[in-house]
Amino acid sequence: MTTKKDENGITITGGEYFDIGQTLDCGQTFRFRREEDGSYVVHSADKVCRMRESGDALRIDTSDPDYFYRYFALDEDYGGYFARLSAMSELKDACEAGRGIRLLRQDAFEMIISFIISANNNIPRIKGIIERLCARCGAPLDDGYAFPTRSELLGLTVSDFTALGAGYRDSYLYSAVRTVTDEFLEELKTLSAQSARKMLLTVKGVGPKVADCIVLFGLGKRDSFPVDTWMKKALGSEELNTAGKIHDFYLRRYGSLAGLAQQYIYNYARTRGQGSGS
DNA sequence: TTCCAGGGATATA
DNA sequence: TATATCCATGGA
Repeated sequence: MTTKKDENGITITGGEYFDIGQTLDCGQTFRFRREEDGSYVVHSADKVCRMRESGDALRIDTSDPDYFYRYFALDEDYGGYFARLSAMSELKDACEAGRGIRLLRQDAFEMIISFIISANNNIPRIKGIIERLCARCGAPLDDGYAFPTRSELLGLTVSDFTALGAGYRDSYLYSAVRTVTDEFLEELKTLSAQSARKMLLTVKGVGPKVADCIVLFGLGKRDSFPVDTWMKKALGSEELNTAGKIHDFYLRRYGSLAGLAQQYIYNYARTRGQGSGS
């Protein structure tokens, strides 16, 4: 894969291990939309880009190419990761089905708020709540809105979160906005995956699964293995009969590639029987 | 009508 | 430490 940065974006060729749809649609981000012409608009924090596939090339238009170069992890060798994981027989099918998935490097604060909303919820509804939250108090961009900053969210009451459709997570969000200070975030970013997980568990509304997602998608630590209902369905067994046991077993098994393995498995479990492979 | 969704907080033993 | 119950909401 070759990438060329210019003033107005990035051009990628030979992106066998970069499928826009697979990468955006596997539940790690909720702020994107697919246009009728097949292009995508992606938001992250206060940034926005537009993406389009044309022939063998993939073009990302944005006023901040450096941000999205990092966001899509374009310096990482996903072919190498893929080779290591698909060599494990139990992962082969899931890898092939999710060949174009990349783990995004997203904003930590946005991930904390977003994944608190995600708990016991479904993706379409999560997207709606986040969209309304951004429209309510995020800065307007030339296309859509920025994700709200902490100080913007400090202006919301519990019932404001309720009105946005957050359900019983309203009070979790209200509390989390007050717990996750700039100092909290700064310290969080210096920690290992395991220590960061522990620190995140002190935030109201953040349990083991949500903490794992924040560590994986928001802190860029790939030795993390979120276990949700889909993962339980895919990996549960007589012995591994709780989320905690599944988490511990597979985190150890896949080590530094656990997060990517998890995405392959999650994608495979969710899309199986729907013919959405490459 | 009931079940389910990228679960977590709380009470109880 | 481990398990049971409750929690808003909307689509299937």
